[in-house]
Amino acid sequence: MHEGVEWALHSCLNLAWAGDERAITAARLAAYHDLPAAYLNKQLQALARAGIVSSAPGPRGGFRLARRPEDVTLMDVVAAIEGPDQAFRCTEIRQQGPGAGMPDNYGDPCTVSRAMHRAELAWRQELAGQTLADVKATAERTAPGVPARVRRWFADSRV
Amino acid sequence: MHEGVEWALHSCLNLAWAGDERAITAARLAAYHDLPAAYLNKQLQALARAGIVSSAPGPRGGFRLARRPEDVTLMDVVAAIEGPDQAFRCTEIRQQGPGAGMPDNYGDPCTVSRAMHRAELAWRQELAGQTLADVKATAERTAPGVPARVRRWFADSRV
DNA sequence: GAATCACTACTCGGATAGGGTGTGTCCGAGTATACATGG
DNA sequence: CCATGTATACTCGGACACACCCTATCCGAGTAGTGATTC
Repeated sequence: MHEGVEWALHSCLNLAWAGDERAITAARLAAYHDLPAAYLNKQLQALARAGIVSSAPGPRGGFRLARRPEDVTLMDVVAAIEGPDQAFRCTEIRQQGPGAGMPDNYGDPCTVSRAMHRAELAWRQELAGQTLADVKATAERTAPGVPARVRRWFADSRV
Repeated sequence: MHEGVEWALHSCLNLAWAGDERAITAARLAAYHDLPAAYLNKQLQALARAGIVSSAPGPRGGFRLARRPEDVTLMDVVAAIEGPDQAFRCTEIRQQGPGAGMPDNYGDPCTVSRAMHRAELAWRQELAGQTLADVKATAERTAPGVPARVRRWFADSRV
């Protein structure tokens, strides 16, 4: 899985805690966790294309959450960064070589593929069942001081 | 996900259908689906290290299933090829930069990491719940002619 | 004739190159602000 | 003093290199079988 997924999730949380009043620039989001700013910007662009965050150029520009945290699932974020295609892609090797056999059963999907996709579906459902708000609430429970600190740090214009 | 997972699963099925009397060489397993033989050999080595297949060198050598299909889960095969580490790896960016904060809560795992791992656990459980025998049985139901054809083809010494 | 030995052919196993995708970086298009200027 | 136009600084967005890992390949270590040789 891409490194950017972790960055995107943490950045979304930080955006949620920072609030919608001001837009946060990619550079500041990156600085908060010592990440390469230009590359994090790339991930945020992907989130913007997916409609998870909204972007604004120019001074006072930056990123904001485009929807409420309750309406953003982890699946949305992962799909935005990783891309829409499945992790296991069936290349239909059963149709290649001497083992190809008769193509009567090719209408039915490959059994191996089906089994793998079933597992991947379970993964996707679990991700779709958790929203950004859920993760945010859990984080606030285990580390109560974090939200205020994040909000304060992003409110300061310096560093 | 690696291409080799698909190859490994199909090859395991073919080994199961071919039977244990003779060992099947990597070259023949590859030829059956028009795959690069040397590279499939690499995947079979991984399966051998994981104890899923047994290997024998020299003439009359090759690979056999080391356990009964009922005792090989899809998770075993995937873990053998993909490696043991999780797909989502938490790099603990919360401990980097100004956002590091106080390390009191670092004993608890990162909330983001926990959420992602929960989804991955669902994936792993689904894979662990399906054995090679299950997939084999389903395949035999949808394509009844396949087992006999596979067995016959691998019994013939000539291509 | 039977056993022993050397030889050959064949297979896995790990060490060795090439390509594609993820990772990281840079510069240009566009905008809100601040300032100077004129009415 | 107020409105207007201009210049400026700042941000995102996409185009451009680098590196690592997956893909693919090759050759050597080891073994089963075969045939010749010897007792």
